[in-house]
Amino acid sequence: MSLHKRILQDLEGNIVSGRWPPGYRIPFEHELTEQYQCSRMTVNKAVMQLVRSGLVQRRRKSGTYVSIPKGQSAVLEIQDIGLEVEALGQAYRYELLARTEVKATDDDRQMLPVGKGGVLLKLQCRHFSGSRPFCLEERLINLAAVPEASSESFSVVAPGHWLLKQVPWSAAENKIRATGASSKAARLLEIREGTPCLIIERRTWSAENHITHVLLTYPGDSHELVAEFAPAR
Amino acid sequence: MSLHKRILQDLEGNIVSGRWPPGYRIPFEHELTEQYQCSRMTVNKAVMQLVRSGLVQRRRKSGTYVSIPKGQSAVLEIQDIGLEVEALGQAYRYELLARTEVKATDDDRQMLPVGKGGVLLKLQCRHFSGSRPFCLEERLINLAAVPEASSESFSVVAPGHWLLKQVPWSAAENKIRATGASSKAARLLEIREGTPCLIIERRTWSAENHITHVLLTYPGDSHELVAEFAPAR
DNA sequence: CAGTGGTCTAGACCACAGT
DNA sequence: CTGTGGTCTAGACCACTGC
Repeated sequence: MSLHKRILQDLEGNIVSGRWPPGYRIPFEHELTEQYQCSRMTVNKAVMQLVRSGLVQRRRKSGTYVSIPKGQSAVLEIQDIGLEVEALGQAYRYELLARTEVKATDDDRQMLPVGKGGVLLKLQCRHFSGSRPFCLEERLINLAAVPEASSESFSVVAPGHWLLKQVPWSAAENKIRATGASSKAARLLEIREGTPCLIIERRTWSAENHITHVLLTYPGDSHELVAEFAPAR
Repeated sequence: MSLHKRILQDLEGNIVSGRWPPGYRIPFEHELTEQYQCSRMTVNKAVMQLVRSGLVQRRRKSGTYVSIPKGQSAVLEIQDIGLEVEALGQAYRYELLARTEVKATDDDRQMLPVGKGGVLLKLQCRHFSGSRPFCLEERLINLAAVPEASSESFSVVAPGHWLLKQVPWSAAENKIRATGASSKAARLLEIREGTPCLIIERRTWSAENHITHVLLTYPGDSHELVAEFAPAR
C-alpha cells in the first residue's frame, strides 16, 4: 500500500470515527510531513483527496477543517425519518427492537462489504407516526469505521439520526423496490401480510469507507419518495 | 488558471469532442511534459484526474486509453425503458394502447400544469420484456411545448425514447411509491389485482417549460430503481 | 528486458488571508 | 508581515507488463 493512501486512510479514519469531529482543524501539512516522515507533496495528495470527497474544507493561512454535515436537503429528508414524520404534522416516536454486535457473516458482507472477521452492529427498530408504525428499519453499521457506535445504546436516538450528526458522508446509493410485506414485517408494521410496501435499501460511504447499510420498509401508502434529477452531461 | 487544470481541460476537450475516440491511446506522460514544457508530476496530476472521472484507463508499459462510454447512466436508465429491458438481456417490445389529443381538464392540469385550454397529448402504452408485460405507461405531453409530438404516431417509437431524442430536458422530479395493482393495471400487466407495484411519477422540465408527466407502473419484482446521491455541501 | 505508469523527494515560488 | 495552502520542478527508484 502506497504511503499517500495510508495517510488518506488514517485521516479518513479520524474523521469518520468522530475522533476529529466536524469543525476540527486537522494537522497542517508540515506537521503531517513530520509525522509520516515524507515530503509535502505526498501529504498534499492525501489531503486533496479528502477535499474532493467533501470530507474537509481548506482555508489559506487558517488550516484544513472537517466539514460540517449539511442541515437539510432532499437527501437528508429521506435520511432522517423523525424530521419526515414531523413534517407531516404527526407525533414522532422511535423504538429500538434489537441491538447486537456480531462478526460479519458472508450474507452480511454482501450487504456491507467489510473485511473478513469485521465486526458489525446490527440494529432493528421501528419509527412511529402518531400511534401507527411508519417504518421498519434494519441496519448494519461498520464498527471498524464508526467505533463510537459501539458505546451508543440507540435506545433513544435513532441510528440514522445519530449517524447523520456523527459522520460526514460523501456518497449514498439507494435501491428502491416494491414488494409485499413479509410475515415479520407485517407483524411489526401492523399491516396484513402481502400489503404492498416500499423498500429502500441504502448504502452510505464516507470517502472510501463503507459506513452503513440500511433496509427501510414503508407500508405502501404511507410514504412517497421524491427525487430530483438533472441530466448527466 | 493553473497549468494542470489547463492540461486537464485540453485532454477532456479532445476526448469529449471525439477527436480522441474511445480506445484511442492518448500521448504518454513524457510526451505531454514536452508539449506543455512542464514536469511529469504536473502532467500526472491531470491524467490521474481523468482516471478518477472514468474518462481514461491506464495500463503499465502500454499507455493511457480513452474509455469506452458507459452504456447507461442511472438517470438515463430510468428514462429509456427499451434500453433497460435490453440491458437485462431480454427482447424488448413496445405497444401503443391509446392516443388522444384533448383539452386539458382540471385533473390533467394538476398533473401537468399548462394554461387553461392548453392541449395535451394523452398516451397509454405497454412495454414488454420478452413476452411478459414489463411496464405500463400513462403519459401526458404538453403540445404547446413540444408541438412536434402531434405529428408523431407513437405506434412504433415509445414516447419516452422519442422525447429523449427530441427535447433536451433540464430537470426532472420523480415521485416513487408502492401500491397494489388496480384492476385495470392488473389486467394490462397480466398480474393479479393487488400485486405490489412500484409506481414512478415523473415530471420533466426543459428550462421553465413543463414538457411531460408520466406514470410508470412496474410489477413489484420486475424493477429496482437505483439512485446515487451526494450530500449538498 | 525495455518502457510505461506509480510513487516519492526536497526543495521552490506564489497568492492569499489573518494578525 | 507571517503562515498557510496551491502549485510546480527536476530529478529518482520501483513494479509491472507486454514485447
